[in-house]
Amino acid sequence: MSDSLTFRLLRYIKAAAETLNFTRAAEQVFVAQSSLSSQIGKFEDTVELLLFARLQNGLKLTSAGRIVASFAENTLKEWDQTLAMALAVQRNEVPPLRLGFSSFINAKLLERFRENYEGMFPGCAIQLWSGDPLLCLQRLDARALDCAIIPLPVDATLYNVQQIAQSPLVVCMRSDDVLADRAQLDIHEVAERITIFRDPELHPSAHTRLVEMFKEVGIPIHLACAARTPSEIQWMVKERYGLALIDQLTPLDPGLITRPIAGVNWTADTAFVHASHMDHVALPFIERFFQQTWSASRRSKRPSKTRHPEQLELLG
Amino acid sequence: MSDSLTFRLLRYIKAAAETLNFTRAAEQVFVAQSSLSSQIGKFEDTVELLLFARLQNGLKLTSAGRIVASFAENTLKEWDQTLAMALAVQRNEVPPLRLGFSSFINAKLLERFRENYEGMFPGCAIQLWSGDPLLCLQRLDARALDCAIIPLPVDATLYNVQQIAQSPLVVCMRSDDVLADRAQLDIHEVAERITIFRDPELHPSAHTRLVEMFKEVGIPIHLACAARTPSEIQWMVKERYGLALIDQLTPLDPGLITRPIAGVNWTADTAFVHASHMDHVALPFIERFFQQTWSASRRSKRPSKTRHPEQLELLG
DNA sequence: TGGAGCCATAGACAAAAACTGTGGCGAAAT
DNA sequence: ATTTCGCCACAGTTTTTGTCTATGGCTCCA
Repeated sequence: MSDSLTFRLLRYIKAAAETLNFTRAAEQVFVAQSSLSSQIGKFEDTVELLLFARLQNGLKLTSAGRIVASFAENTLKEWDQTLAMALAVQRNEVPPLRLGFSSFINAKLLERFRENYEGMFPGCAIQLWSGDPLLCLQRLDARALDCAIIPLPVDATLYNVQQIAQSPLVVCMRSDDVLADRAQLDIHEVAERITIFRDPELHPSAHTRLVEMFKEVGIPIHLACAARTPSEIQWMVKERYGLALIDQLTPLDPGLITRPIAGVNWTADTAFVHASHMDHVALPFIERFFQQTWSASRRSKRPSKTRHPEQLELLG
Repeated sequence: MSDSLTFRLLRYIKAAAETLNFTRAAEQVFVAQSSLSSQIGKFEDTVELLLFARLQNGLKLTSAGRIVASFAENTLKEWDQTLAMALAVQRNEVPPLRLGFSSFINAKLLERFRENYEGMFPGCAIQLWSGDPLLCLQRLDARALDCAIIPLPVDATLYNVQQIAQSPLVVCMRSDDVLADRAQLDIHEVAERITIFRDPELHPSAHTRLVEMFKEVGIPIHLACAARTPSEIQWMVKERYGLALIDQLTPLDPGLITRPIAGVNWTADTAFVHASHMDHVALPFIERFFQQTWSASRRSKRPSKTRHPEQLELLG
């Protein structure tokens, strides 16, 4: 049963597991040694679980104790976060979530995120900060943003990165292009016509990766036009400056079409990113939310190979 | 502070949040209405948090209350799982984890899994059941297995599926092959020589996907040799029956080499799978473990594009 | 207007947890 | 060998907390 368990007791267990010394653990939680001792003892009796082996040379965590202690630590941490968030929500003191995003991510992702955030924390504002990925990361560093949704790759040693979407890259062309009647294209036949790219300085590491991807298929990248927004890219395509690689899910201007590329499996990956300081009260929740929904969406939709990002759902 | 919070109280809150009626909630947890009422009231006072709005037409969860209630539900569930596991561990009654695996997955994955499992639950046995993916799934259905590590794709509507590894597919050839001096191959120049495949009936859906992948690059698949194990595949290659696609991380027999394929990004994906009944006490923990390590491994190693599966680590 | 349903409060009682003090036991020191 | 110290367990007492019954107020509905 879940009774006979107190959060106070969890703190006792945590302290005892850390110090392996009831006396010092008792000091740490500001009670008499006998209290802590007897509480843990009584708990062990009632659930018939030996957490600590009392040996001649001191205490030792049993295997069961390790399991329970890690539960204790976890739960206490989560409760702190929960209480902080609940208080902030109640007092209407949740700071606006300053969310950076690149214009190259799928707008539906943002929409979904907004809905879910609103559902979880009604009345809590989101401040949207458009900006290219590099700028987003710099702002995260400067604590001018709490988190961001941007295309991968992102250096995961410097930020907390969580992939939240993936969709194929396709070739964007005019609907009167000579290749328009082809259902799909070979990368070799279109590669040299792909000349429109995101401005490399908007996301240097993504561009580097793109260069690598082209190198892997044995084609040097030919950057002739650098665009700073998806609509600029489409405009350039329409104006016959060349072809472009875009996320399959990008809404298309009239007069443009996309064609998949046979023989490659290039994808546009999107991630939720935040700095490790975890400034915003809601971040732990958002993080858990994405962890769960991300695996949940895989779970509910894997049979068909292409994963669509609009699969995020609110989880209880 | 975390005091003033009891697991008993969590059950009260959960019941009240579910019924939105203190009287019925009290019945549900077998206490007098006044107890539940005053406990929740006192808690609200001490943490200065209003969980329930007492309106004329009944109770309503506040936003803060929703947050706390979902924490309560979660935590109670996790505690049940934790207690069950700790008890089982202590009594040495953890049933052996019957783990199915395909011989086509990377052995290091199993090794790591074993280490981590042993680390978390010392002395708890793992029973390995080699078997092709289809057999594993059938055994999951029949409850003859608790879980399995097998190649994707797996129908995620029928099983809990969690991807745990991904690595590129490469072409396996003799080291004296005419293509051996090439650093990488174009899929079109080798496709017709790739004639050695896993026996389709070992994993029908994977084979179907392979057929699709070939179709996408405009090449009909040419299955001439069906192997049931990776070593059979390598033996066939050595005996000049053709080339084969294998996981980049497969250990190679002497005399064989592998070459990456330019122009495609085919991967071998591996997943942890279990049926939804969740029979084994350890499954919730393993699931959380993979959730965390999977995102953790992404986190610690994203810069280079190829993800290696040997990144699983034990998390506190 | 009376009854039913719901929640809050008060007072009595029971249970649980805290504290102080003490004793035992092994390890290190004399 | 004996003392001392650190650590844990146990006993007795006090304080705190939780639960129960009983009751009162409020709203809704017949």
